[in-house]
Amino acid sequence: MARRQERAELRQDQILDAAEACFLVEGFHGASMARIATAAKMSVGHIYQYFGSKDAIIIALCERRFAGFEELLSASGQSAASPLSPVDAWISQFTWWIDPIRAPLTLEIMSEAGRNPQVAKVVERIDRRFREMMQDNLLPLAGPLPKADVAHVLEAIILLSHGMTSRITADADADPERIMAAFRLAVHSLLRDWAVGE
Amino acid sequence: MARRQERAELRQDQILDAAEACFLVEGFHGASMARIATAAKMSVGHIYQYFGSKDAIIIALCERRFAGFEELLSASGQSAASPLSPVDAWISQFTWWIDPIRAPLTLEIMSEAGRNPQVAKVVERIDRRFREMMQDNLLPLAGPLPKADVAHVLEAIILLSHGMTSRITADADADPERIMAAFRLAVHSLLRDWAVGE
DNA sequence: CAAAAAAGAATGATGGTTCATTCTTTTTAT
DNA sequence: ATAAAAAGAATGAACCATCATTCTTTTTTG
Repeated sequence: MARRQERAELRQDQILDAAEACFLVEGFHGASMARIATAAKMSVGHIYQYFGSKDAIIIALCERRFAGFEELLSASGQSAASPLSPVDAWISQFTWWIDPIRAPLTLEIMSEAGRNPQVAKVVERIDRRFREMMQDNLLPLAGPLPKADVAHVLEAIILLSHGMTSRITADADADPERIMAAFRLAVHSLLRDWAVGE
Repeated sequence: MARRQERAELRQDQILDAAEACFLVEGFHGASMARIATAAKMSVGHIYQYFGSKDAIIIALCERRFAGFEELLSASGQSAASPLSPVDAWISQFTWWIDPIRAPLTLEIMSEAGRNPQVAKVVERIDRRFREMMQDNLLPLAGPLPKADVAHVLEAIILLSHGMTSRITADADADPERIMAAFRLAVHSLLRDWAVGE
């Protein structure tokens, strides 16, 4: 009984892993169920036992992607002892965000959100969480900011994160280190925290 | 003879306009040639007289999109008299970039660039032009920057622009004004130019 | 009346989805 | 505990719509 549940979850992950790999290479609409099935080492029909449609797979994948990011966000509350300054420790979490294996799908999700309201919902939720978390965990680390600027500063950091996904995806030669450095500089500058260690 | 040429160009634009409208709604791979033909008010077969393949249309559209941006970049050299500060005048050009009609396709292009090397080429070219132009036209407007930071500042501004397309596309409720304000604040802050007029 | 422009009907491949069917595992009855 | 019965997991071929592309035919134009 619990055995069944366990197996079902295994299969679902199997499908999502395969779909993720296919979507990464071909995009949501370029990948076919047949190829996803092959990648998942199971039959096409069987996939439909776990997901009602290809769209449902896309949604589930979006959720899973951002579940990973939410975990990161939650963990950022209690940062362990680090050789970095608190702000830099916070910033360095974004290596997750710009992982070249992760970025293309994230970008695909953003693009899809423009047409698919269900995907837009998921994106909207994570955007809200992201803002809340910055409010709670990042702003206290920074110097005092003009009250009127706070919202804009948070928005700008969000823009920067999305920009990172875009650049990492679109430019194969983009250097993640270089991009993280630019991000770091921009965040420090937005927080008016000029003690940027080099 | 020149009549023919003229007509051909008209037809090509007609096709690109139609394709743009379709891609905006359905994405590159969601849109079909049949629907593009309908939108262009011509037959499917006829389209193939002007573009060898659907992919060729995608490429041509990418080129045309960025041709518009390059024009903008070139024009930014000689800015007319403006009530805004020079930096703000420069920034305000980016309303082009975040036009909600334009942004989704731009984002789709970035996503596609991750898989289609031809598209990546176009993106890479415009990225280079963008950097050059900032070097020439934006930096002189700013205060003196630490030499080591210059590259990072430019990179950060690029991240911000791409982030804007992403946000505008993915979040239907995103307020362009608000996003531009965040961009403005971030650019001023990166240029260490604190005279932000409100 | 040619020659280019345009239309639109084939074409064959491929799309997502469904379905009848066969294995495999679990439950029930003895 | 073992055999029969029921349920669930898994398959892959069949479905029909649609895809990008090509071919043939008609219309327009110079």
